[in-house]
This record gives sequence, structure tokens and C-alpha cells, in this order.
Amino acid sequence: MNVPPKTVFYTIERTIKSYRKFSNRNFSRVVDDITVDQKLILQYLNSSPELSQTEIAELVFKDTASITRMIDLMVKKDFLKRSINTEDRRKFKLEITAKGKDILSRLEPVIAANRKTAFAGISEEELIQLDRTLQKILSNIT
Amino acid sequence: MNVPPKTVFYTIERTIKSYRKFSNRNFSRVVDDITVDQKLILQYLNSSPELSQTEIAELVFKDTASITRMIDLMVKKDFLKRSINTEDRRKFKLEITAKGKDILSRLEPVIAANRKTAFAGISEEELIQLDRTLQKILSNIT
DNA sequence: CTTATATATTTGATATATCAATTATATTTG
DNA sequence: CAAATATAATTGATATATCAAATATATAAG
Repeated sequence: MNVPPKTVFYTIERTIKSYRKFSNRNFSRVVDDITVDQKLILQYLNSSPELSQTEIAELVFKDTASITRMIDLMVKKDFLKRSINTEDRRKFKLEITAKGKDILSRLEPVIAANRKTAFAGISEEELIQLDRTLQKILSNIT
Repeated sequence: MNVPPKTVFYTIERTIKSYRKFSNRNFSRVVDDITVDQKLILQYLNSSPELSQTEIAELVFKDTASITRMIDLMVKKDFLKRSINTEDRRKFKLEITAKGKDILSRLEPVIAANRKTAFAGISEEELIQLDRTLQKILSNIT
């Protein structure tokens, strides 16, 4: 017997983990060696190039230590270039490399296709409702 | 402008991460040094004492390598006892220690209170709908 | 200006996640 | 039965998560 109040978080967890795996699998068909989170960082930097590492950390719900290490790796893989920010020498300037931009453009259609597959047979209204319920939960616990 | 089809996974991720933090915070008021996942393993073993490590891994959506290490730790912390399973010598018998049982009993009310807080103002019907939508997404991607 | 405080990032320690390879034991098949 | 295959768990390598402490720079307060 499944009682949603007792199992909803279980289902949420399962959904997000499955989606991560699903996305990673599809990404790896098009691009080598990039994770969902690295792609997300590229996307954020692409639309807001002035983001600091701390701001990125907030956006992706990780702490700054994780971001430091992820960006180290992304620099090593030549997705990003890190240089000193002369405005505020505590920060860095993060730039997407040509390789990073290429990857991003090749991933865009995959991202769209992933969503389409995931939401097949689910109406816009139903997604709005899903979002609304999750927002309620969020505001209850934060 | 927030378009749920593009942001729902973001919200799902945020919700589950916040709930994890919220739970961990509340657990640590009652018990020292236990994580949400370790608690979950204790709960599963409590209701199904014959579970193998592989079965536990499936239940908590982790791989067997993670479970090996988590259980190592839980044995070290005296939450669990690991002994050879004479029926099938590839497996182990996992038993909850007295300390583990005590922890579990002290956490039960916290778990119930966590859910109550998280779901305040959300009807049973709404939770069922949430669950239903997530199940649809799951079946689309697996 | 100088001290105190705040902010941005890094580093170290420890836990967890994931993949691939390995070991030990069980089961199947020829 | 012996060889092949399958299953359970471990180990090693690498990435990530999290906390606390450290470092560097900026800003505020006296």
C-alpha cells in the first residue's frame, strides 16, 4: 500500500535521480565528458557572463567549495577560462571557451528533446500544478 | 518569466535538496551523527531484516559500492552489525544494534513532524496528484 | 588612516557517487 | 562433475558534497 504523504519524497528523489541519469546518457551521445551540472554552469555563464563563483553556487544549490573544484575541472577540460577580475580582485572572471560554446550549442537540442520526452502526455496545466505544489513544500521548509 | 516546462526539474531538485537539509537539521537535534540516508537504511532493515546490501542499494537508488562504504561507517558507528550469511556466503547478515534501534525510535517522531511541516496546507488530493505526475515523468524516462 | 568586519575563494578532511575491475561464492549448462 | 556464467560484495580511481579553517581583498567604523 502506497500512501503518498509517506512516499512523495521518495518519488521526488527517484524522479530527479532518474532524470539526471537519463540526461547524462543522452548528453554523452553528443559530447564527451560533460555532466548535467557542468552543462548547467555553462548555461548560466552564457546568459549571465558576469556571474561570480559564489553566485553560481547559489544558482545550482551547491557550496562554493564544490564550485571551486568543478570549475578547476572545467578549466582543465578547456570548457572555461578563469582570469582575475580587476574590478574586485577577490573574484574571478569566468569565460566560456570556443570549445565550451560549441558544446553548449550541441547540447541545446538534446536538452529540449529530454524535456519533450520527460513530459510526454503531461499537459502544461499539470506541470504548473506540479510546480505550484513543490513551491508550497519549499516555502514550508525554508 | 518562469515557464514550468523549463524550470520544473530545477524546482524538483531544489525541493529535494532543501528537504534533505531540513531533515538533517532536525535529526541532529535528537541524534548525533546520522544522515537521512543512514536513517533510511535503518528503517528498511527494521521492516525487512533479511535485506542484502544489493537490495538496499536498489531501494535507496545508490550503487553497491556506495552502500558498502556507508555500511562500513554504520558498523563503525555501532548502528549495525555485519556477519556472514550462512545461507549464501556471498551475502552478509545485517543486524540493527541496540544503539541503532534506539536512534530509530528517537527519529520516528521527527520524521513524522518533518512531513507534517513540509505538507502543511497541502491536501491529500494534491499530494496524490503530485505523485501521479512524477510517476508519469518517471515512466517516460525509464 | 587603521582596525574590525565582511566577502570571495581555496584547501583539507571526510563522506558519498559512479564506473570499472576484482574476488568469492552460487548456479547453470554441456 | 567441470566449465561457463551469474551474483554479492569489495576496492581503486575520480568527482562531488559539506563543513571548518585559512587566505586575500574590500568595505565599514572609529
